Amino acid sequence: MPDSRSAARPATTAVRYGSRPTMKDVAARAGVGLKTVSRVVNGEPGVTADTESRVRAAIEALGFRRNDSARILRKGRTASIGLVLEDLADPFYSPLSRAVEEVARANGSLLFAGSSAEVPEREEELALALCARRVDGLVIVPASDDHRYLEPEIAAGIATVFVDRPASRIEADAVLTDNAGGARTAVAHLIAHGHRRIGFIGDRPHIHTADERVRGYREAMAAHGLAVREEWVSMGGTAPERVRAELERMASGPEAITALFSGNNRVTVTAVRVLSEHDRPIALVGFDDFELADLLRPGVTVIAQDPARLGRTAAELLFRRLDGDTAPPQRVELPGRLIPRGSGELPALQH
Amino acid sequence: MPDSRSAARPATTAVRYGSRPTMKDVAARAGVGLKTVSRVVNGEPGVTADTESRVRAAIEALGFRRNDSARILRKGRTASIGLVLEDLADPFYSPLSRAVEEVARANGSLLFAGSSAEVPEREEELALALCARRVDGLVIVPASDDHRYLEPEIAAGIATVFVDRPASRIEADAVLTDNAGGARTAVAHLIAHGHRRIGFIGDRPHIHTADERVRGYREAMAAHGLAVREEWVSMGGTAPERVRAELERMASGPEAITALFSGNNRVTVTAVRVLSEHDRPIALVGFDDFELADLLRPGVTVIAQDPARLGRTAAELLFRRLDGDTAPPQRVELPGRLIPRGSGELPALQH
DNA sequence: CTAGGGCTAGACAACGTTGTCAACAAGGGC
DNA sequence: GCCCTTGTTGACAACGTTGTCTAGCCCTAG
Repeated sequence: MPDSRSAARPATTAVRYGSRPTMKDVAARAGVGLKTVSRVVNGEPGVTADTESRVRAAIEALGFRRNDSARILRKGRTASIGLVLEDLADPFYSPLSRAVEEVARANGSLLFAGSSAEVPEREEELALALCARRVDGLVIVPASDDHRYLEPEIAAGIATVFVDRPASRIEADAVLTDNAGGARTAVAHLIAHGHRRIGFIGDRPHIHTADERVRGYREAMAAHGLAVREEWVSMGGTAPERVRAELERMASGPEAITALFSGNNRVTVTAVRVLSEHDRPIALVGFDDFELADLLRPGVTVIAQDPARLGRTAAELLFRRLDGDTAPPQRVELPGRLIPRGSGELPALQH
Repeated sequence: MPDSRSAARPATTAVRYGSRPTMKDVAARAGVGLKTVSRVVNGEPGVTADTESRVRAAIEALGFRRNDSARILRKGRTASIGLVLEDLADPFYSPLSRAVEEVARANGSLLFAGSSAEVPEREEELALALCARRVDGLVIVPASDDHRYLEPEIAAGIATVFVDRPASRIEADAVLTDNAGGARTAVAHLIAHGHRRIGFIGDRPHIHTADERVRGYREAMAAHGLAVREEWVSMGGTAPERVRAELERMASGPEAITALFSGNNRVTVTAVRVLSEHDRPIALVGFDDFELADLLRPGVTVIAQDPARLGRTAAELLFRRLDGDTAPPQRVELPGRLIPRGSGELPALQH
């Protein structure tokens, strides 16, 4: 049923298909002023019960819903935060996203989420698009190695917290796992089980987590007086073919490794696959836990991060900043935890 | 360095900390009109190279970035869509989210993402919050069983596509997997391997996918002339304790099942865990594929959905609607695919 | 020399909301 | 009976952008 009063109003407020009623329409229908509608909608005091019920009836009748775009423009705060991560579909980041979302929700914010696909330009594009939307804050898993592009945004008041990897070339909050420490623990564990020739396959160099983990690996080897042969160390993508080729190379020849420390989730999965086809058992410790790791035979020993906690911690820090915490940028490091399940406890089989 | 001209301007546009320069500021600095700045920012024609470079210099100097909130208010379209799903952290929905995001990106839109946690009120709250933000469209994995609350929003032009489960009590686009068909395939597969006593453990009743899968199970049993004993069928949550108890019950006694069809991902994982402790082998086919299913011994036979394709199809349909496709609501069904890996091919061991 | 056309540029209103402020009525104290 | 307080209400500007419309300029054709 078309609104019979629309003819009396200027053409611009006529009810068109696809256009929604505004507070003005509600006010006209209820026979009150615009501001009174605003008061009712926002639960502000100073409206009599009688007026309020008339307004509510009009809201109901017209199917009015406040336009938050306009509200945002007026109020300045958008009640939304942005999350930029590497890949929404990566099982490691799923709990992280969810944790960030929960904290946002608890703080009355909505979440914009996007994937950088590990492409620096895409991270920048996404982050700046979110800034243009005037999100209140950003949680970023960096893909870029230069975050100076964010300086004007941060100066303008967009709170920014980096997670999983630190920001580059700017000072900013970061919530990280102690990657080097976790790697040292992993390698020490293998050494304790008698291994001396331990390989490492990790993600591409210059990715902070990858660099830290290889650093921890080298430190642990050095701390135990073991030499690292460069053919035991491979940094590159996590593509299965690459990992397979590298592992097969390391596991053959007279100086074959007896144990592998795999630098992340996806490398570990491929390594498990390759090793399951291999005749001579090779011990394995992986960085990052994954579902069903305990069901494989042998179970896969891992250094577990807590991605949900990473996300929660980062988001909570973000909202503290939004609440006015102006302490200098801080770096929070969460520990990794060794979970022995069998694959890391295989003895060092000489040949 | 504070803008020296700010003193000459009214106090409301003075440069405050945390407030960003607007087109007005840029115009003043470049000595041009407001609209000219708008033209430059939006790449509209009708600006001389000289003027344009002055404007660009001012933009650069002030660190101006267009406020998209204002733009949205003015233009009506928000260039953003909302995604409401059950759980961002669920590995099944991760590729779906990512696919939706990719399509949104290809169409120049940003993505709001949120989890309903399978709570109907939360779905509604989230969806309506997104509507208040005037997202252009919504992709929803329903948790609610009454979507009439969306009627005014859809009438007002917010395109809505349901995915994984259909909408309830309204007509709307939906992109689904052929759950009943997949279930029939799974059960027929077990029957073909000699099983007669086949159990089913699924998610809570009234969840569409759960209902469809149990329906397919019953149909396949009936089609092969097999009776279904009600103690072989269990619908309820996916909580590991529940699944464990039900499965242990079904697998014991004189009428113990020889095969299980598990109704989803999480049930399957628990079932694998329980069966691995079990002495007598029980065949297993699970609905939903999962990473590493092939690495377990035996490999887990599954009916694989393609969550990325579900997401992509839904998002593409959404953007077709946004582009003006006004065909009646349609339901797209994607097939499930049987992947035999061993666990479903175990023979029916009588005792 | 002038009319007209093409181009650049800016003034102004509008998007839908919220904050400020003033108007007005009712009630109470003197 | 008057002033002041309290409470309810609405007019108006402002948020930062874009669409419309018009003014002014230079150039060319008649």
